[in-house]
Amino acid sequence: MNFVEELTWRGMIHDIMPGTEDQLQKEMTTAYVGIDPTADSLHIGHLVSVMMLKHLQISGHKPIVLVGGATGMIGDPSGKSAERNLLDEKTLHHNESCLKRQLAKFLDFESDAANAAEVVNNYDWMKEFSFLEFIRDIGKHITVNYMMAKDSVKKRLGEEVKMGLSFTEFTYQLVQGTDFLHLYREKCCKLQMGGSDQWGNITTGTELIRRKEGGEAFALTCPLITKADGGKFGKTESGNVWLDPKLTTPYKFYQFWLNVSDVDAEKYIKIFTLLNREEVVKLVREQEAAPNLRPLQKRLAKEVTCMVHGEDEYNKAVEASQILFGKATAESLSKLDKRTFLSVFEGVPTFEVDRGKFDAGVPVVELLVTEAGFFESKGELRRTIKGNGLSLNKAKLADQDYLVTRSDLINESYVLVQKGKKNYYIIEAV
RNA sequence: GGAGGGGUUCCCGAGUGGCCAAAGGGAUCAGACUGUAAAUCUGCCGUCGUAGACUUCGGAGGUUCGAAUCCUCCCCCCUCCA
Repeated sequence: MNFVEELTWRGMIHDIMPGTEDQLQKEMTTAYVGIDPTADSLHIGHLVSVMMLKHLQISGHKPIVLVGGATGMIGDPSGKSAERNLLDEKTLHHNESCLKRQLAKFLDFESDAANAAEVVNNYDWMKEFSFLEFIRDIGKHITVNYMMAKDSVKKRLGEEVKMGLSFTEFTYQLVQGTDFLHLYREKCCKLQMGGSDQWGNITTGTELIRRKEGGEAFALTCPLITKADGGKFGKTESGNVWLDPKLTTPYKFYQFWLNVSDVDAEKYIKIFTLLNREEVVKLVREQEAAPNLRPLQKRLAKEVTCMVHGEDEYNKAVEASQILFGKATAESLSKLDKRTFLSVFEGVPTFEVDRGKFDAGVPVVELLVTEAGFFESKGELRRTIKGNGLSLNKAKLADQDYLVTRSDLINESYVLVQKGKKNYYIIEAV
């Protein structure tokens, strides 16, 4: 199965420029995707591009990850992100190397193979570019008419949008196109990939390559990942789902995938795992036969967690999940020895309280809000209790004035606090 | 620089002197149902709190018994013209 066929059955192609497949058949082709180095970790939104590159590399082609040190400080006209600030070079390099370390889990950067992956940073060539050079060498070749025809630009010029388009944003497609041109020249890179929102920017690049170099370059985009209910993909109540275990614990990471809806699970498993078609079909059948067992979600969570965090972390996450969502009671919790308890709750927000306080008893409100700050406000906690949403040590708490005492401490040390079903916190007596 | 239109609680968006902590929708959070799913229904949705109080409607002043609503100045955004 070739690259395009592979992406096609996985539902990862939104748009593809005519001739792209022929090019890929013809020779080993270098392709790139861009990633903004706005943080020192990838989040799962980035994973789609990364998986595209992975399939590319598997098919024998050469992937390049372009870190957008230059473009990342502009922001394209989609308007989703405000124009950003220039990162200083130190931060930029820090982010770049962190990203590369994560990318190495997916792509082969090390081998001597001709198609070893590479990371480049457009800041390296853009920083030297003078404005005059830019308008003379690049700007000349693309008409404003052409640029204005792009959806992203048109949208911002429409009457109903209450946000003007700055020159900087307008120029974004040229800057990105310049990257493509640069890579075309330097690395013989003939294909740019990205999310479907990047189509217009990518084609500006191919156009530029055609006009300036008389060369032929190609574009391939994948659909934006959505959720069946219309929500944003990759967000939880606590924000982005990151690959960095310090930002999103492996447990939470695993839980994220496990909690994906049925409709999305089939879609995601094709995109975010390397399972082949037969395996996916088989899992889908199992899901239909016994949806309550959620074979799709379980496998999806397993594959992705293992790929990102390794098997050990995956196993720990599963174990923790079984304890937390199984038939655990206060009694069974107290049977866990301290080490197991801690490893299960690794990554759960923990707050230390002087154990002497429990002798007299601490009002829950004070303990969880004033002291630990697990809730935004006392009102919020009261509402949660009123709505039957708070549990201590797996038992629902109905009394707003409850005093937490020593007898509530598991293993003489911990109180397990739950907001709803899925949010855990720990109070530790020290 | 000129003319016009705007800035409201996380987002969209009503409100144009008291009935406004501010309609409606969305999001989030929680509850029920389930399968740690979806859909649906319910509750909550500024802070502190028993009532009730306090702080909010771009900013600063002012008018008034009383202002998100009126006046003055300032800041910011959008559209058109120059």
